[in-house]
Amino acid sequence: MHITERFAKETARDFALRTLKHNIIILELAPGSLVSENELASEMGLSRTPVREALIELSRAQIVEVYPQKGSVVSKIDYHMVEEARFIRVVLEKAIVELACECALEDDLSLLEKNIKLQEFYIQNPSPDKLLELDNEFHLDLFKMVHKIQTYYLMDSMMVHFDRVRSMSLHTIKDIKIVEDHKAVLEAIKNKNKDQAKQAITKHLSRYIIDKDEIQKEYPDYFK
Amino acid sequence: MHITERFAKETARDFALRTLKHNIIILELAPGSLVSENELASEMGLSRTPVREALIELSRAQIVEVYPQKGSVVSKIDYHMVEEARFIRVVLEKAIVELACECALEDDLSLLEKNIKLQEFYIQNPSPDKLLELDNEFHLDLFKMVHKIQTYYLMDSMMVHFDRVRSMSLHTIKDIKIVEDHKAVLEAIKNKNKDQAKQAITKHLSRYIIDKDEIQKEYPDYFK
DNA sequence: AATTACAAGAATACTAGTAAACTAAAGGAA
DNA sequence: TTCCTTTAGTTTACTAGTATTCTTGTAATT
Repeated sequence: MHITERFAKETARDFALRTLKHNIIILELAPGSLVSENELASEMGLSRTPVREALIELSRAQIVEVYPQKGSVVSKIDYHMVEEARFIRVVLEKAIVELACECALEDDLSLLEKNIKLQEFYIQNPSPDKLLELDNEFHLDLFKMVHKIQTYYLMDSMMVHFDRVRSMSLHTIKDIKIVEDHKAVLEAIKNKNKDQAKQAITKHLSRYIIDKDEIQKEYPDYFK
Repeated sequence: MHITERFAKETARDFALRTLKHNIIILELAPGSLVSENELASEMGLSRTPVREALIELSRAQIVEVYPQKGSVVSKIDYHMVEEARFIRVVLEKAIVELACECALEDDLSLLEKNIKLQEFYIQNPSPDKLLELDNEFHLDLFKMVHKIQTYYLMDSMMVHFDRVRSMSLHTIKDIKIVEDHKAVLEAIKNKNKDQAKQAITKHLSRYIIDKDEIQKEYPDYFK
């Protein structure tokens, strides 16, 4: 398993959760993998409880399945669950940009603007990691500016389903497209044009449509 | 604290979670109450771990706040959080009934029909508890028929915010109105009329608009 | 040969004890 | 008096051990 450094003041539980999520997304803990509290705990240098608590949290989002007295497994890809995760995201983000059209302040807009400027910088000076980070931050900023942070966390808890399929995807999306999408969203919010904003965010989120059949042919064991 | 019987095969954690939620909703554990793992555990006749795990889950939805090495409190009513919970519910349920208009089968419709018939029975033979149960079941059935159960659970985790304010509410909603709302939703779905369905579900959910000021005057200590 | 019974092993659920951190009150010094 | 220090007590975070349940393999029996 891929273990990164534990942050200062990060609790053992948060560290376990972060590590598990990361390894599930990069497929180091592949769909269908058997995991046990004991094994994971010793790999991470923790005791069983914080690992157990992390597994419980992941199991609430159906990312792992815990079978009492039998063991725990990383859930196989359930394509329906991937689509449900996307459904939740599209529905909520459409409502969020709609609200943003109503109540965005100058400061909010310039925060988004600044983010996009940085994205353009990392297109010129390529850094896919930074761009991914800025993408996530852009969306979080949208939720923050309409004061719906809890909504973001709820949605985010389902995104692992999506992220790990994305990392199996055979063709990647051109970063420049993503930046253009973000610009379109910002533009619509500036114009207070709700339909335009909803359309732009929907277009953006549907870029991540996954070629299910190709991936399933490539990784048949990972699917339910 | 109000302790109900532990179900057969119910885990200690589920029992703790159910008991805590119930006591928070009926305000037996009032907003602002200090709770500790130890105290709750002995009241429920459990050890600290299952109680702790239940508290962790509630804290993810901001229903309790855990301060390491200091203590835990039942969150005071944060009106913004109540509105965010409602926001999530309205947005998601509107999307759900829209889907239902597209894909409801005969069996799905007759399930809803049957539920409404029962509601009418319990109007004639009054039972508020049964009616509340049927109301909840009606909404769950909507999510089930469009295969978005995980979405329901996500939304449901936030509903405690709403439910406990409802139990502080000074004027109750006439049960007959709720049944009429459900009929309107079903009718719209039958007609495959999305706008009508969205309007009906929005009307239904906005009945639970809470008279913030009245309640806040009645229970000032319960508010943040 | 097939099936049942049993034992060994492994895994989570739960219990319990320790560690670390924070609070608050008491007491001493300026 | 006021402020700082210290100490006792309480709380959650984490560690560790026990209980229970399920699986699996083996041996005995039919």
